[in-house]
Amino acid sequence: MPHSVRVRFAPSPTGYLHIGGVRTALYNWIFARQHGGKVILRIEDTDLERSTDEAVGWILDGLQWMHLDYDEGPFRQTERFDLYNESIDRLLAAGKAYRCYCTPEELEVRRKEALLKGRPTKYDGKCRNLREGEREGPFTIRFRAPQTGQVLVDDMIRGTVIFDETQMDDLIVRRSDGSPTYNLTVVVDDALMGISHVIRGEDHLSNTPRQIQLYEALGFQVPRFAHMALILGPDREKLSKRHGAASVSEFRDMGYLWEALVNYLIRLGWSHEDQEIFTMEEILEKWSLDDQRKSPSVFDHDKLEWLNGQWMKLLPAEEIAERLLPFLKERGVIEEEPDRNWLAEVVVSLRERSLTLVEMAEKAEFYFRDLEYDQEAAEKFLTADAEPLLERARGLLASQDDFSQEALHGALRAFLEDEGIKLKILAQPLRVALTYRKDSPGLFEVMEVLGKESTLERIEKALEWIRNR
RNA sequence: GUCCCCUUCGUCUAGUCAGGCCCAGGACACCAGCCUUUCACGUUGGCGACACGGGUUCAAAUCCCGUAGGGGACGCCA
Repeated sequence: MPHSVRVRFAPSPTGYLHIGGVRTALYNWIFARQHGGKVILRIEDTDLERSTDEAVGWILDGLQWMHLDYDEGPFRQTERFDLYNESIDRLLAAGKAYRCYCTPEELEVRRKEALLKGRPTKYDGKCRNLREGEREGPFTIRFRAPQTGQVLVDDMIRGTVIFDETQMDDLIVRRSDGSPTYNLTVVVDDALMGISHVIRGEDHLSNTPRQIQLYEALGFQVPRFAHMALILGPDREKLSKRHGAASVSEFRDMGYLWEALVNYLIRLGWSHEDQEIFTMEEILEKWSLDDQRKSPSVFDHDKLEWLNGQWMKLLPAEEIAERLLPFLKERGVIEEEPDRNWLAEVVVSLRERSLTLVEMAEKAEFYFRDLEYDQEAAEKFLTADAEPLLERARGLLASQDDFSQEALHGALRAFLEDEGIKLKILAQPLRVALTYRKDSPGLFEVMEVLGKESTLERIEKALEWIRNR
């Protein structure tokens, strides 16, 4: 049976793109790419109250930023109501579904009662065997769920999971307003779109037996399922907004690289030897759904940050420079486009000490404009004692033609040796003069990137400051 | 409450299917040393876990039984 692999990502556009959502998308995408299959994007917007076009935009942006493309779609379920209705009518005609006149209020009362008495909270079947015209009013359509056997879910991650049909509920498949509901639309779409593998979060595991019943009632072929363990917050509950950042856009805005996020996400529940850093190519080569752990994992910001720091050093400086640009603009550090080659030099000097693009943009600020001296740094290092030394260093630098860091290092070293002074003594005042801070990239690097003119200007300015203090 | 899933350092994980190589390995975080012009990076070392209780076995993190804990689902949401 050489059927092709077809997977789907099926978010509902009711809010931001959750980090768990992109992980699902990521797994599906990798699985498809590994098997030469297709990725279908389907927007599950049957909840007319909560779905918004804005949220659709966020989803599309998020996927694009994560470099997860798709082959078909996006399809919208609201444009496919005819298909769902046809299936519902088929169920009705076959006696596999029936009208239910129970109101939400009635159901709520009975549900609470069942909960109180410790009984399963499923529908009690009141309208299951109604005679024609026995009840009146608005009605929903319920699926007549088989009640006597078992449903086996053959899950690629969790093995075979058995559910008793006595536990199965008569699901509502059509609301009283005529719109179809989730469990029906998923089944119809997955079947009609030829989805071969359904890879989704574990929160859907208990829906799976109901969906299998529907597949069978409709005569559809049941796809393979894989339910991945959820991502938890520090309190071990499903990760959500109240745990802090939970949407892709937030991570993007915090200055994370998509490569790092992908890398982090793939290491949740999976590993390969002692390797921590994975490129997408390596992931495609090494990752397998079969190795996926069953237990949920807690989201660890510290580790993501560390990984991001690694990726900051791994990617070409020109690439980082490109991605740094919006953060520099956002901070108001630059208005015009800086020279790319020069920006790349800035990046090289900062990448060892920046975990995120935001941090890098902050640290880069002194390269672009004059700043106030860090108060503590100025008090400690821009002192009367330091003035003569700084003055002589300025003279030396002024006569220096080669401003490469190697040349600068050599020249300054020789000078200090003559004077019998340790580099340490000059370095800090000079650092504060050039960067306005007490911590910075290496001095000689800074001077090279800054260039002769700015370097001398800044030392001049610092000397003036000392004289005026 | 009912059903289902899960359980190795604080966290992510290796080892569990094929018991001995594991008085449990790696990574993040934390602490200390080294490197060093600052901050970092890097590097070396330290701290730190088989949820618990029974069994089976010469031998159990690994197999069996039980208990406890955590999570998810129970909607005219998806």
